[in-house]
Amino acid sequence: MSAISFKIEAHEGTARAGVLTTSHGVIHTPAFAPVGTKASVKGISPEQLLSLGAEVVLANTYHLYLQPSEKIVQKAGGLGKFMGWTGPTITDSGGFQVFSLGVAFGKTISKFVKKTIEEEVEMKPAIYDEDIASQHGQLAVIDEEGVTFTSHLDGSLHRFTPERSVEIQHALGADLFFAFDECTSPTASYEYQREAIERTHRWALRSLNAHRHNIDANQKQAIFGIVQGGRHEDLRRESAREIASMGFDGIGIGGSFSKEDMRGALQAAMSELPEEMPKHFLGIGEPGDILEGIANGIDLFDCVAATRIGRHGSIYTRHGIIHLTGEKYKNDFNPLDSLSLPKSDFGLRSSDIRKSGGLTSTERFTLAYVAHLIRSKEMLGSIVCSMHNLGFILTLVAGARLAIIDGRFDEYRANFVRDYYG
RNA sequence: GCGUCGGUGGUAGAGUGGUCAAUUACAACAGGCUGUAAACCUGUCGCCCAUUGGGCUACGUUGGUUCGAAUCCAACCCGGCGCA
Repeated sequence: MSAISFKIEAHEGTARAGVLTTSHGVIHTPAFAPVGTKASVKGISPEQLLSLGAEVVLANTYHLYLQPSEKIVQKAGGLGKFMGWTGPTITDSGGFQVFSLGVAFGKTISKFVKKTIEEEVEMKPAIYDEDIASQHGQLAVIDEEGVTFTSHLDGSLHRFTPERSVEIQHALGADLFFAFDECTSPTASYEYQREAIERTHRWALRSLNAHRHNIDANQKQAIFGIVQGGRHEDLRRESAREIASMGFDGIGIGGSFSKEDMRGALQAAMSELPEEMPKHFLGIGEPGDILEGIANGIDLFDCVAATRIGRHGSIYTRHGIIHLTGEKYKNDFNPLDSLSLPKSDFGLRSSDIRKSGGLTSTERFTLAYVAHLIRSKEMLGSIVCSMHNLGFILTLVAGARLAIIDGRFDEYRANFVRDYYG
């Protein structure tokens, strides 16, 4: 008996619309989960998230473990209660930090890279060694059993294993959480990618076993396994088959990509996954990438981009991203909502608007005003832009859902992409 | 009026004979950000060509010393402070 249930309601090609039911409420899929890494979607209150149409929030194991510690979140009654969010919650396992604090630390590599360059990746030391870690300029070092971290907050040493990650995630108490994985660099060699997925598979099994041994958590929380494999389609297929066969409640598609490799890797993984399982595309994404994911059967997304670029003064518009720090916005007195997605054009009926990006009062601010807020580093500027961007993505995804139900998703996507990237 | 300290690029403020078109910060301009080391980071920032590079004009003004001056000297202009 799984802690969640997933029902697919409509199909259009490989795209589908469904309902994911958790003990904290339902998620209408495809859905986008705003990221609140440290139990806070930066600058946005739970009420505001609801008003924007969010149904689920994702937080991070590594960050909450370091601060304030999973014990405090547990005492508060779990992640949702702690942060004042009554809806469904998700936690990531800390697997992404293996990457971002590991091989990617101090480099230009992130979730996405400009282009894929093959380069030799040195084998990681089997035992954590501070000198070796600092030589590599890393805060995380991997071995077979797990990962040793240096806290980015105070430099203290910590260790995650699959069992420990699951234990922490049980304490955090999200409705849905992920197995501990290794997110690899796209610059890693094929040999390393293979070694890494095999390790990720062993960690997945260990994560699942740790979960199965906690009867209480089993009834309340669902666990998703993560498919890796870099940009190599054979590794992606192999990883998908392996992870799908283990008995997880759902699947996450992980990894760091270059733009041109994402689609192939995604499709390779999706081709091997059972239709009935809910699937989460981890860390995605930009509007076009989300639509690509939806077209290929992804049900859940999460991404920091909306809030991060918003906080830094960039906003989504129907015709692409604009930077409000640009000189031309100093004298632009059009309202921010003139750049929002028009709800009706995106298939949203008035009955849908409440849960899919209803117009908030901040949307009536002029661009000149918001640009001034950003320039003068007023926190309201970051908040308004973050809200605008979350509203934009949530509306886009809600519109996609309705389009699938109506059987016009292809057209919906084509229209959006034409305007946004054209 | 006398004395004294000071006048540097959009701003603040380093530099006190060559390595200075001038540290740094801020501002400005442009860009980046995809399971948040991120209210952050990068680039440009006197003018004109150029690919490395080169030319020109600049540190209050004018003149001088010197192979060479933002830096030393003189006069003048302007500002702060003190004394009359």
